[in-house]
Amino acid sequence: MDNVAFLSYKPDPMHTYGFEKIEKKWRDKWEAEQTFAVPSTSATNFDRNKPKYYILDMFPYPSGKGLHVGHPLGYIATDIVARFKRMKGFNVLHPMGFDAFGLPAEQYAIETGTHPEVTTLKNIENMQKQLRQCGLSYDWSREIQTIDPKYYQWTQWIFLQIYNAWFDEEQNKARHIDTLIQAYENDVYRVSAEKQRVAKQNKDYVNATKFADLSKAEQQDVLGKDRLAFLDDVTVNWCPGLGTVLANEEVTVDGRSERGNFPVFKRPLKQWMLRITKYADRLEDDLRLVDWPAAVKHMQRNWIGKSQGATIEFALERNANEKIPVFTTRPDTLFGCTFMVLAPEHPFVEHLVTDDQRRAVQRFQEKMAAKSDVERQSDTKSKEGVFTGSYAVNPANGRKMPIWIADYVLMGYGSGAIMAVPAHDQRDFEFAKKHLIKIRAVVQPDDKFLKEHQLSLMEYLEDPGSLDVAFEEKGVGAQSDSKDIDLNGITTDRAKEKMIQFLETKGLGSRRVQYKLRDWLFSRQRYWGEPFPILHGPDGEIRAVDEKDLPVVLPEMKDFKPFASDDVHALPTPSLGRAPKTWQEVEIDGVKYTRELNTMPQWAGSCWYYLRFIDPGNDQRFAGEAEEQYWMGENGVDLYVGGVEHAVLHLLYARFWHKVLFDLGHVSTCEPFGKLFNQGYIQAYSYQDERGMYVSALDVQEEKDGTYTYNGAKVTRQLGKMGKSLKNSISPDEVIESFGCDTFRLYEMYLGPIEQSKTWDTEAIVGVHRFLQRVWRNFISEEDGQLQVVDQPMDDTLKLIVHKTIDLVSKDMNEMKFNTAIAHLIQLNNLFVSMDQIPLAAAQSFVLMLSPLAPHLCEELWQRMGHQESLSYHPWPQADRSVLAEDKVEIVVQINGKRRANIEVAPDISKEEAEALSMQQDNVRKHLEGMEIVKFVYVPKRLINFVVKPK
RNA sequence: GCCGACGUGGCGGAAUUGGCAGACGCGCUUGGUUUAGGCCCAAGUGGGGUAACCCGUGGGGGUUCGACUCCCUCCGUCGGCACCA
Repeated sequence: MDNVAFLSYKPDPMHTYGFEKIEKKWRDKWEAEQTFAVPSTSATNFDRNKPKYYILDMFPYPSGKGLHVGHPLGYIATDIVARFKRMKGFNVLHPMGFDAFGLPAEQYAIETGTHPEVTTLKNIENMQKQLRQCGLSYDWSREIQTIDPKYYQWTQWIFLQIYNAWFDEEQNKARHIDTLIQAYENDVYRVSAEKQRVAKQNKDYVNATKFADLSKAEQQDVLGKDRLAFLDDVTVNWCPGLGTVLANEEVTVDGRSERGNFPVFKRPLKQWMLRITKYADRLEDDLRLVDWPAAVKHMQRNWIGKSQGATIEFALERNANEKIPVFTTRPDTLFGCTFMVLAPEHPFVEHLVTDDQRRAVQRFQEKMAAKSDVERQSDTKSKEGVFTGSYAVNPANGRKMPIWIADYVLMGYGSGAIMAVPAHDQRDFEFAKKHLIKIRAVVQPDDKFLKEHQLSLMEYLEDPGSLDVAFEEKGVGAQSDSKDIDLNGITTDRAKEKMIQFLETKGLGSRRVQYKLRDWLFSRQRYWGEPFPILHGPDGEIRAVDEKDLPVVLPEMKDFKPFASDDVHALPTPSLGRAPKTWQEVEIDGVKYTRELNTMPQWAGSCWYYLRFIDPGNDQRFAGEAEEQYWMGENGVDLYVGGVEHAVLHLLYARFWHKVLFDLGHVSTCEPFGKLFNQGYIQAYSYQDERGMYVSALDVQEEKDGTYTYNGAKVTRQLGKMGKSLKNSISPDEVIESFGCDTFRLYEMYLGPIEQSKTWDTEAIVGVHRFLQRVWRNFISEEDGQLQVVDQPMDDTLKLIVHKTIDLVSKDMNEMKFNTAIAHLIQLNNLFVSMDQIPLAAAQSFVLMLSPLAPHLCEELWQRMGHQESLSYHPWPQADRSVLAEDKVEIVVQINGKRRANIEVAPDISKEEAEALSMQQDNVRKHLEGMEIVKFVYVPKRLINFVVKPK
C-alpha cells in the first residue's frame, strides 16, 4: 500500500469492530463518572495505606500548530504505566497541565495579532480536545495552567523564598535571610568572614560599625551579596531580535537564540540572577541518588563541569608581592610550566604590560574585542597571542617565565589566567610551537609510547627533537627538579595529590574545585511571563511584595509587543514599561515604590508544577503538607517522562528550586524526580523537489526503481522531524478516525522501544489493527454478536501458555517494554484463533492484560463478559507459579556444541540421569560412535552437552 | 579533538541476561473469498542444499563445552560537549 492509498484507506465495516461507537461510549463514561479522579489524601474515600505512584509527563506548551502523531508517544506510554499501576493496587497520581507562559506562546500571539491570553487559551482548548481522544486516564480535575494567577501566585511565592534565602557554606544548605541579618545584628557583621568579604566589596560601608547603622538601601545592598536571588551587573546574552536577554542555556553554540534563531550579543546589564552556583556541588553529587538515563546524568555533569585541581599563585618577577592566581587540574605538571597566559580582557594586563609591548598588546586586545563570541569560539586553531613584556616566577623551582595574553584563555572560567605546560597540554603545546616558547616534558610516558616513537626516557625528557610528540603523554610518572619535593616515579594521581599538599604547606596555592556552571540569569524583558513580586524604592531600596499581596497580577495591556530592534546597540527595555502607571506605581506608608518591570523566564512555571498537581486547589500553601508528604515521599515523582531536549535546562533548574525548598523545609525530598525516562522522537520522511521546496509526503509515489516522484517529477527523500512546514505531518486525529484510538495507541507502542527514535510507517499500522479485529472476532460472534466464551476450565497446555504470557507481560509492563508485551499478547491471541471455544478464565486474563494498551475495546469486552465495574481498578492477573513449574521440560542435547536431539526430562533430574537418558537417543548414540567423551555438561532445564574427541 | 551509546533478514525489531538466533508485525510469494481491485482468510518466507546437513548477529582475534550477549582490536553509524586550563 502506498501513501496515497493510506489516506483513503478505511477498514471494511464488514471486517472491523465498531471502534467508533465503543471508544466514544467509554470515553464519555470515564469522563461522566470521573473514573480517574484522585481524591484528596485526607478524604474518607482515599486509602492512605496503599502504596503511591506519581507518574508525570512533561507538560506541553500550548502551541498553535496542534499535535502530530509524535507528540502523544510519551503520553500514551505514561498512560499505560498509570493504568497498569492502578491494576497493581497503587494510588496513582497522573495529572496533566499546560506550560503556557513564555516566548513561543508570545511569539505566536504576536504573529497572529491577538493577545497571548486569548491565543493561549484557544490553543489549550484545542490541545485538550486532541489529547482527550487518545483515551488518556488523566485526572483532569487537577489540571493546571502556569498563566493562572492562582498558580503563579505560588511561583512568585517560591521566588520570594529564594530571594529571602542565603547559602550557608558551613552547613552546605540554604537558610532564611533572617538568620544572616541576626548574625549581622549580633555584631558578627564586624568580625565575621562574611563581613570582611562584604566590606571588601563595599568599600563605602567599611566604616559602619553596626549593621543596624546602615541605611535600608545599604542593608539591602549588603544582604544582596548573599541572597539566592539578587540584582547584579552581568554580561548578558542580549537578543535584539526577540527584545530580551537570554540565559546561557538558551543560546545555541553558534551564538543565536534557541527560539527564533536571532543573533545574540554580549553586553553588561543589571539583571536578576539566581545563585545556582552555590548548589553546583550538590546538583552534581545528588545525581547518584536518582534513576535517570546515563546520557542525561552525563549531560548534567558536563554542564555543571566540576573539575578538581588547585589554585596556584604566581608572583611577578619584578615584585614578589604581586601575584596572579591560576587554576589548574594538573598541579603535578607545575615543573613543566614554561610560560603564563592571561585572557585578553584580564584586568591585570594593563598593569603587566611594559612600554615596549604596549602598542602590540593594545592592538591585540582591540582585535579580540572586535571579534564576536561566535568567531572566537569557532576559531580554535589559530592560537593567537602576544607577549606582555613581563615575567612571572614558577613558585616550585624559581624559574623565570614570560607572561602572554592569548585568545584561547577565557576570562569567564577559573581566574582567567593559566599556567601553560606545553609538554602536557595540547593547546599550550600548539601555542608554544607557534610562538617558539620553550617546551619542557616532566611527565614520563609509558613504555608503549616510548617504543612507538623509538625514544628512550632520557631522550624524551631532554631531547628537544622528541618534543613534537611530547603532549601526547599517557602519564605513568612525574619528574621534578626541586629539592623540596620529589615526584619522580609516582603516578599522575599521586603526584597531583603530593603537589597540592606541598603547595598548601608552602602557602603557594590551595586545593580548589572549579565549576563551569554560571549563575542563572532570571529576568526577561518580555510581557508574557510572571511579574516579579519586587518593588523599587526611591532611594534604591529593593523590597519584596508582602506575601498577603500575592499574586502580583500581570496587567491588562493592549500593546504587549517587546521593544525588539534590528539595532544591535538598542538597549533592553521591558515590555511592562508600557503598563499603566496605576500598575507600575505602589504607595506603601507614604513611600512611592515602582514595580520591577522584568518578568520571569519561561522556565519558572515548570520549575515546580509537579508540586502543584499534588494539591492544585490549595489557596493557603503551594501544596498541603500532608499531601506533599504522601505523594512526594521516598522517590518524589516516581516516573517522569519527557524528551531529552530538557536534559539540562528544565531538569537542572527544577532540581535547583526543589533543593532550595528542601533546605527551607517546604518539601520532604532532596530530589524531585526519582526516575526519569526519555521517550524517543517519531521521525518521518520529508520530500523536496528540485527547487528544494517541500512537497506533501502523502502525495509522493515510490517508483519501481526505488526513486520517488511527486506529480511525475523526481523528488529527494530525507528522514527527520515531523512538522507542518516539512509537509510530512500526520495528526493523531486522522489516524484515530480511520483506525480508532486503541489501534493508534497500540501502533505507537509497537513501533519499537519508547526510548528510541523511530520512523513513522503508515503501512505497518494495519498489522495491529488486524490484531484488534481478531481479538474482537475471537470473543464476539460475527453472526449474532454474542459472546463466544465458555465457562470451562483451561486444559493444561493452554493454562501453561496463559500463565507464561502473564509472567512475561507483567515483566514487560514493569520495564516499559510495551512492544514485546504486545507481541506476547498477539501470540496468545493467535492461539485463540485456532480454538473453537475460549475458556472464560483465559479470556479474562487476556482482556485484563490488554486493557492498559487498548482500554476502550477491553472495557467493552469486560462488560460483555458480565462485569459491572470498570476494569481500570481490577487486580492485574497473577501468574500461577505452580502452573509454570513444569513437570517435564524439553532440553537440547548437543555434541561438541552441535544440537543432536531434544529430550523431555523432569526439571530436577540429576546429572547422571540426564546423561543416561540422552545416551538412549538414536541420533546421539550415532554421533558418539567411535568417540571418547572428554567432558559432560548438564545445565538444568536448558541443555546437555557432550564434549568428545575421536578415540 | 574529548566523552557516551549503538551495529541482528528486504524493513521495524525479539532473544528468559552466556544456552535451539530471527519472537511479533510490515513487506514479499502462493492459494481462497470477490465481477474486479481493496478489505478479509489460509500457508510459506535468513542464505545454500533433493536431503542428511552446512553457513550465518559490522570485520579480525580471545575466554568458554557453548558467545548477538563477556574481553581486546579495527571499521561504521548516531548523540552530547567543545580553546573549561
